[in-house]
Amino acid sequence: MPTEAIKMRLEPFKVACSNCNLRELCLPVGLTRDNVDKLDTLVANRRNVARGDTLFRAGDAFQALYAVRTGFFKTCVSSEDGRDQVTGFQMAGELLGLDGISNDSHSCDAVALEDSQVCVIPYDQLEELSREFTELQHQFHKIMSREIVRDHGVMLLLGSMRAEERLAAFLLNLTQRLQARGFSASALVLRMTREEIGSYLGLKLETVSRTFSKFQEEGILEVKQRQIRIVSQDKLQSLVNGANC
Amino acid sequence: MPTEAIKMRLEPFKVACSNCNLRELCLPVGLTRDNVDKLDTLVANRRNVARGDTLFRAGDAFQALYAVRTGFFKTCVSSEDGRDQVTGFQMAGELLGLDGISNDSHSCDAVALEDSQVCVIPYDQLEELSREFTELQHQFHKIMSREIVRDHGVMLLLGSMRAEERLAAFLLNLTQRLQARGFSASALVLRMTREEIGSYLGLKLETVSRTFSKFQEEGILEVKQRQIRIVSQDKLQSLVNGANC
DNA sequence: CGCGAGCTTGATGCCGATCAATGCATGTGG
DNA sequence: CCACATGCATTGATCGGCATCAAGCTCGCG
Repeated sequence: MPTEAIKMRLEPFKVACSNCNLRELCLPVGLTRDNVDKLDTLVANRRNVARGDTLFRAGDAFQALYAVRTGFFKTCVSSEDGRDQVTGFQMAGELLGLDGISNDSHSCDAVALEDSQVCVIPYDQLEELSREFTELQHQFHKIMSREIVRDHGVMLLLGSMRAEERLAAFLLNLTQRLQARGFSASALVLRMTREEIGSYLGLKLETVSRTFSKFQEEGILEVKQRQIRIVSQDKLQSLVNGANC
Repeated sequence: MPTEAIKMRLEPFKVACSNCNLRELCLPVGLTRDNVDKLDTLVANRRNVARGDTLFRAGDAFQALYAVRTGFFKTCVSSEDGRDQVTGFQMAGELLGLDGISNDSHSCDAVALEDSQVCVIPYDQLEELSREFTELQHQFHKIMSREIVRDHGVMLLLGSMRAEERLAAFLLNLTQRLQARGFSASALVLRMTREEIGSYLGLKLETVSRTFSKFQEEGILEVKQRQIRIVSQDKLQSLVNGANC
């Protein structure tokens, strides 16, 4: 498309959904090209977050949503008495900050697990734009709803699965999302510690470690610190399905 | 206001948010009177659901959201191998069906725990109307976001609390919501079985029962089957805060 | 009145938590 | 370049909370 080629040459580094390679995974999913162009008016700047830094914290005023462009995040909530719980891990193309809408303030922390970059999506502008065109509105609602469905899945996991099943489900979910981003379905590098995995899965870090070791002994995985290779996807899947019970 | 009085007399039984006593808790929260009138064009019919019946099931096509008008519901998801998990309990003024937006099909079952009535909110009309006026759009987004925040709270509970803390948190949450609806903060009748509570809290029904008994022995509650009286709200609260650890 | 669903209570066992020691990789300063 | 510190992971030993199995109990209802 010549006009686009020209545009690319003239504005080669413009921050824009229309020339982002994540547009098939991110907010613009399902939007027509014209509509993605409209989105560009909204998503005008990015923010870098170094490993270990927070994108936002519980209590911060809510102003924008963030789309992960590169890198990896965790979100965690904490109770008054200091316990905290990882509520999710977010990778490229996933949205952060939806919790903030309810109260005009965030209710969890978002921490970068590696040097990361996010697109800033000012929330009032998103509302405005999604009043103007249906597609965006609908897509946004789907993303929120998907988050609710995901959370219900985690509740099922936390409420009724045993350690092995939890870890298996976790790994399958991770690889599935990585695969959608063009990575291998069978080899991955964990971005989080055993403790963070444990917090997410409602287990202690020792249990996570032991379960990794067990999977290795059983020939399901190869584990070298954070390098994981899935040897038998089938066995992993059958653990989740409870086929062996 | 005379015009309204006339309206009431002419259409005394009209299904309408504007004359619903739940409008301070439900979708119309924060809307001006005029805007509530607009909502009335949308929420035009109700549906009765007998105790034990489902409002919708996982897999059903998604078409509408439902606002509980009277009664009590549970929602539950289930995994392939038959395990199921109660993901929430909904009472008057709360919205059901948000999970359906993500896929155009529901991902959980909604079951009435007593004879209930819901207002049917056709989803496409809700989207349309919320494009027309900001207030409704914003309110709807807040409701979805609130659901996400609630789910994160449940994840914290399931991931890191012990049985007593879970039950205490559950009771406090229930009474708080009942109180907002004008009921006593200290006496309640459970609408669900021990098994359903257990499923929600990630515990077995025996554990729920034992924990109720323990709370009774300790003078925190009076328990007579499903009749609960909270004797010491403070002790209950301190269990959740971990003040006794 | 008797049946059955739901609840309580007891006895036992197991899974995962806890406590503790060691190993391994990375980084830093002498 | 080595010595040492630090953060993370592994592995073992022990313990405890909750699940499980099993037996009665309660209450509403046909």
